[in-house]
Amino acid sequence: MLEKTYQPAAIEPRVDAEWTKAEAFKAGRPDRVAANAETFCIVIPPPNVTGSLHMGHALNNTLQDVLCRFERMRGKDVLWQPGTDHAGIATQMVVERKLAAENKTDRRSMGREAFLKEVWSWKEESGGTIVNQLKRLGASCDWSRERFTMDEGLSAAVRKVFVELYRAGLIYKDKRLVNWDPKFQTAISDLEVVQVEKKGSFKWEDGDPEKPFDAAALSKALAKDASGHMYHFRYPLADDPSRFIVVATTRPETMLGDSGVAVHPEDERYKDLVGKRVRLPLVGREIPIVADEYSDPEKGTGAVKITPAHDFNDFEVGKRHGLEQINVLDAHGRINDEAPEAYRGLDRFVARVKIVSDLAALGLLAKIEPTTHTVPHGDRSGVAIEPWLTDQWYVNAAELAKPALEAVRKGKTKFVPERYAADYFRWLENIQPWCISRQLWWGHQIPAWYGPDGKVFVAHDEQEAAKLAKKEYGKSHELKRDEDVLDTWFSSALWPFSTLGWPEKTPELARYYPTSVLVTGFDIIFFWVARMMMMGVHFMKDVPFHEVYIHGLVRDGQGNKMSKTRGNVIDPLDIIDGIALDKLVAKRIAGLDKETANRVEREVKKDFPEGIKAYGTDALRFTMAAMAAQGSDVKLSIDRVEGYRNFATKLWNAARFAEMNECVRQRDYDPATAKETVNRWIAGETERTAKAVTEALEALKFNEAAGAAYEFVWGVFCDWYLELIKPVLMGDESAAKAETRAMTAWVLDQILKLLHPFMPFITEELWAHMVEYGEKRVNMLTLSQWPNLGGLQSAAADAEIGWLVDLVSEIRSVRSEMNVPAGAKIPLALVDGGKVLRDRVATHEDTLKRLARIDDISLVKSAPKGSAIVVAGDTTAALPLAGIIDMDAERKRLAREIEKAEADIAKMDAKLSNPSFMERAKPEAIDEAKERKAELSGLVKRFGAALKRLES
RNA sequence: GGGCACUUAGCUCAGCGGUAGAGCACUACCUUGACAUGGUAGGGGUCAGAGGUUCGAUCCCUCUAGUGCCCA
Repeated sequence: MLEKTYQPAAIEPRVDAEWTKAEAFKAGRPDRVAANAETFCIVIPPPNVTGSLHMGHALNNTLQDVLCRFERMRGKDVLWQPGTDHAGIATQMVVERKLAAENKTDRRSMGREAFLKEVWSWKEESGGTIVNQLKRLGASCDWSRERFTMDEGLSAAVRKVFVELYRAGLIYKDKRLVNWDPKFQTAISDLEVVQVEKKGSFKWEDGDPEKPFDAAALSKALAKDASGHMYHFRYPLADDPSRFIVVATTRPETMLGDSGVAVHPEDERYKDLVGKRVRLPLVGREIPIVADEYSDPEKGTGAVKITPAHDFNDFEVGKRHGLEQINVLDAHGRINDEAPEAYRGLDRFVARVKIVSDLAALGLLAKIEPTTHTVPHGDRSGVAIEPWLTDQWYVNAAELAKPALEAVRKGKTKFVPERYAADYFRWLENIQPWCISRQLWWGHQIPAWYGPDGKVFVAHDEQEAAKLAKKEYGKSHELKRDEDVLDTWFSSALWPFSTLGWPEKTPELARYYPTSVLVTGFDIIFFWVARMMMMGVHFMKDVPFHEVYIHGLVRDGQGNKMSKTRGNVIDPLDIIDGIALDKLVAKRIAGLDKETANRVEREVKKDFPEGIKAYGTDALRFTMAAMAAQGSDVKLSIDRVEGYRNFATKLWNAARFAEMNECVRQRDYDPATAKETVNRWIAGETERTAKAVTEALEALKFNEAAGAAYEFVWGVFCDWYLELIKPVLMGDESAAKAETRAMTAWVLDQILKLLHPFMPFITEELWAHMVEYGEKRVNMLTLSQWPNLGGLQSAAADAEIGWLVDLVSEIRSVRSEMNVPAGAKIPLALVDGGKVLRDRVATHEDTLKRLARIDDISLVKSAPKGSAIVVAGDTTAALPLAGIIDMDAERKRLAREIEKAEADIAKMDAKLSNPSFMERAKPEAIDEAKERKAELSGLVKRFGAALKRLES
């Protein structure tokens, strides 16, 4: 017998162990291969190996798992390919911090090889965290095929891709401006840069004797935030130091690297200055004034300083006019030796203040005004990035983008929701060269070797490079390998085929590529989806996936983004396992400053006075699925999770009821053979639900699928079917009872199947348990067959049960309204019915009595005096309650009902008497209006008669 | 500045060219032999505003206001 209450913590580990033992999620199961099953493949968006599970993962993986379990039950050979990525910067940081904490030598002192050893040992020890957490979610990945972007096979794929793209001219080395992260001392790609809006407050203008320039005040203002100001400098003309051209900049320190001043060619103010030179203050270099349309006459003074080595726009201007590229910063963002001695070694922001002050002292500072502008920051380091001139490796993404764009245009890959394709197009159509080299140690080291003269040899390995070098030089030379590694996303871009074994020609590759659907968030379309498309189409000559399902963000119950500093992060595992208030507080305030910590603590205590209860994995998963409407974010509130935990409890208790009533599975039971109306009805309802869930999942409408299953289980099966059959189950042994037991067991089986993708643990547990006394199962639920039902619907049964449900509901409603005590049993008189009514009453007498709390049913010609009147469909029923109920209240109620119905009739009449409606409306709309009117008229007639009787 | 969404019950959200729905919250009643993590009944919405298309608009179109996201 099932336990009295549903205890997720007790069943989840057990069920998980069963799946593992059965190797239920292994791809290529012999039975499926033998049956020539269609394949279904999803590659997991590889979580960062340093990561731990957050709500985004919970949503993302729940949806993938729903699809995988659904398709597996539909008989497909499913491969859900798991793995993690090596997360270059993040991992290197974690390990460096760990070394520092353990007081070990730092990365540079221990050297590359020793450091990498440390990283690998960290990975062995801590890299499995997130994988284990995904297992707790019930993710039905084929864990035997878990991959890692740095493992041997994937590294081979990376090398091959690099070499081939290089040889095809699609990867090249170039000296360009990159986004340089001075904190990590590496280049990063455009996508890893976030624009942060800055707004200053410091204001100063030359010429006011009352307000001399105050370097200390500026220094203080900039210490808070170095950005947010526009500085106007006077650059003296070289041949006439009494004349100036005023330039405006938000980055004063870069003036040390200025190699020109640009004005708009049409700008009258400066026409005579074009071609002249200015003498760069503090530096003394003479630089030209050039005419270039980049300069906006409307903005600032209309003259801009040009620093080709430190600004992307200036770089282009410089190229057009042959201006010098003067790099004045080092890798840490300090002023280098190209600059005058006074500034060398100063941090860029320290230099900023000094340069402004020095210019002020020279009378060359015209003004400082607060401005609002965006400043690029590294998304991981959080520091302002520097456009910096270095040698880096690039992918010619524009070229690879062409076929990738074509594939989506032709519909070979579809985005769901469709509108995300627009983002994909927009980005790929304007794509810049992709900078793939990173100045890190952790990652795929670039397979390029340099000869003594600096000539580069790109090869799969050192031997091949040596061979190439020998051919080039005529003899062997020692080669030096490029120190840099590749962007992590470079290896992630290969994920859909590298995980399947490419570049080897594996059977998996042939069998599962292209994959079926990719499930991911919109923030990753550029980073990952577009790049997988490019690489997949180029190397596999086919798209990596047929569909891309883009889901939203998980937010808190109020719609705020979950963030550490906001203190509103909910750990999925805390919803599953529960967490006490003090622990929750501790978790949320860890690492916060005192003020924020206090605020967060107050909020947590208010929102979760008792911590979070343990709701179990199934409730969390169902919540995710039920709330994952296409194109919208998931606002996760604990109330909602609790509601779905209650749903799981409901299911549990329904199963318990079935078990108590010996509703056991019959071998090969065919629901089409059911004789009892109620059983034919529930079989039809089951079929309808199975179809609705199936169609919704096929269309990736997770919320609709979950909603259809929920409504059926609770609103139809529990609320009505189980209640309707109680009299039969309580009655004597009979054919009807046997049939009802078999049907109940059968419906419950269908329910377990339909819910399994959403709630795998409780359903698998009940599946195993429900046959304690019945036919043994052939398979675990997860490997059983998805309901594929047909021919079970019966219009007659639907009508009859519909009538019963209506009648019961109406009687209950009137009872409640007339304040008949809930426990009181009252008589029921059915008015003026024909044979159909008599038959129905005979069939459902017990049920009717039980559900409507009726003690006697009679058939009468007309309603007894002093009755309350109930109308359900064609049936008029009277509750003879003279003396019990307030006749005045009944009169009012009837009048109200009539009024309501008449208002609706008027609406229908308005339609039906409108010639345009009759002429142009769809026939169904006209029929509907007519039917509705007839129905309402019947209601009015019967209530009217009842009212008359009361009044007489 | 450009683009894309969104605005529906107290809250969080579905939905849809023709009787406005769910969960939670709320009110009343009910410990009836699956379930109080429950049952029964109920209250609550000029579907952001203004125009237009249509026989008919919460739904389609335009504009306005507000909100969010992406890009520059």
